[in-house]
Amino acid sequence: MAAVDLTTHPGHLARRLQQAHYLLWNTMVSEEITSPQFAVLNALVAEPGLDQRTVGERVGLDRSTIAEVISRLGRRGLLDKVRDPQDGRRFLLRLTDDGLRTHRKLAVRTARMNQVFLAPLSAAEQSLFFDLIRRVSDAAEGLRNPAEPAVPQGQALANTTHT
Amino acid sequence: MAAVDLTTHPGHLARRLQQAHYLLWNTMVSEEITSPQFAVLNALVAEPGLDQRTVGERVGLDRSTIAEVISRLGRRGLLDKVRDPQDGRRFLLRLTDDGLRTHRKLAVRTARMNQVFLAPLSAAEQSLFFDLIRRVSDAAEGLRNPAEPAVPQGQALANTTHT
DNA sequence: CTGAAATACTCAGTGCCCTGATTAATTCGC
DNA sequence: GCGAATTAATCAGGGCACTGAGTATTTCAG
Repeated sequence: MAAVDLTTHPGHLARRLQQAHYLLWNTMVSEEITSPQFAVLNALVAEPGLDQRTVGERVGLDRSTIAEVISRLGRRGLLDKVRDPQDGRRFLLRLTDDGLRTHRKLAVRTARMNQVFLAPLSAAEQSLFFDLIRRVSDAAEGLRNPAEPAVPQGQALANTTHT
Repeated sequence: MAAVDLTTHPGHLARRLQQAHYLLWNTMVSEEITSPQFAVLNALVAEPGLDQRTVGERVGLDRSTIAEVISRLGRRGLLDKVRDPQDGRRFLLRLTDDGLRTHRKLAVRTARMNQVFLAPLSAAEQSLFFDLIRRVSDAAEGLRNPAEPAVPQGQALANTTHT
C-alpha cells in the first residue's frame, strides 16, 4: 500500500541507466576492458605521467577503486608504473604502446556505441540529457564538502527561515 | 591527443550520477540499508509473497545479485523466505513487521532526498530528466534479446530427434 | 511413464565502489 | 634540525553487478 513508484526515483533510474550502458558496452565495445578502465586510459592519453590519485580525480574514482583499476591495467601490460624520483610517495603512470593502441581502438568503438545508446533521443534532447545529468551530479558532488568554500562569517544560514 | 571528452559520454555521466546519488543516500537516508535493498523492500510491500526471481525482475536485479540482497535483508530480519508448497523450486518472500517499519521510515527519507537531489532542476526539467533517462534505458534494454520474436519455423531445429 | 527441456536457485569468479585503518614519504612549524 | 601534520598508496571489509556452471524441481514430449 505504502509502496512507492520507483520510476520517479532518480537513484533507481541512474542505476538502470548504468546497467543499460554496461550491457551495450559489453556487446559493442569490449568484454575485456571496462568503461572505467577506458576512462583511465583516456586520462593518461591526455596527460601522460599523472600519478594515481590525480587520475582518480580526473575520472571520478576514489583512491581504492583507482588502485584496483590501475593494477588490472598494469597486469594487462597497458600501462607502466614508476616511482616518482621527486616524491617517493607517488607512482607516475604512463601508457605502453599496447595501451595506446588499445585506447585508439576502443575510442572508435565507444563513439559508435554512444550513437546507438543515444539514438532514441533527438540531437536537442541529447544535449539536454547531458546538461540535466551534469547539473544534478555536480550539485550533489558540491554537497560533499559543505564547509569549505569561502563562506563569509556573517553566515545567515537562511534555509526556510520562516514558513 | 586522441583523448576524448568524457563529459559527452553517457556511460561516464551515468556512473557519476550514480556516485552522486550514493553519496546523498548515505548521508540522508541510511548507512545500513542501501538503495537496491530499499527497492526490494518496496517491491514486497507492493506485492507480498513474490518469489526471488520476480522481485529481481521488478527492481532490475539479476538472479545472482538479487540472491545476495535478499540474503542480507534476511540476515537483518527484514524479510522471511519460505519454500513454495506449490513449487519446490521457488522461495516466497514476505516482509516482517520490522521490514515493513523500515520501509515506511525510509520511504519518507527517500522522498526528502529526492527533492534535494533534483533541486537544481525546475519541475519541467525534472520530468524531462525522468523521461530522457527512461527512454534511453528502455531502448538499450530492448536490444537485449533482439532475435526472439517471430523466429520462422523453417529453422530445422535438428537436435537428434531420432534415437 | 520416463527421459529431455525448462525453471528457480546456488556457487565460483571477476570487477566496480565506498569507508576506515595503516604505512611510507614529504612538508610544515618552531 | 626535528617532531607533527599532511599526503600517496595499500589493505581489510562490505555491498552491487554480471557471467558461466551446477543442483534440484517441475513440466513437457513421446
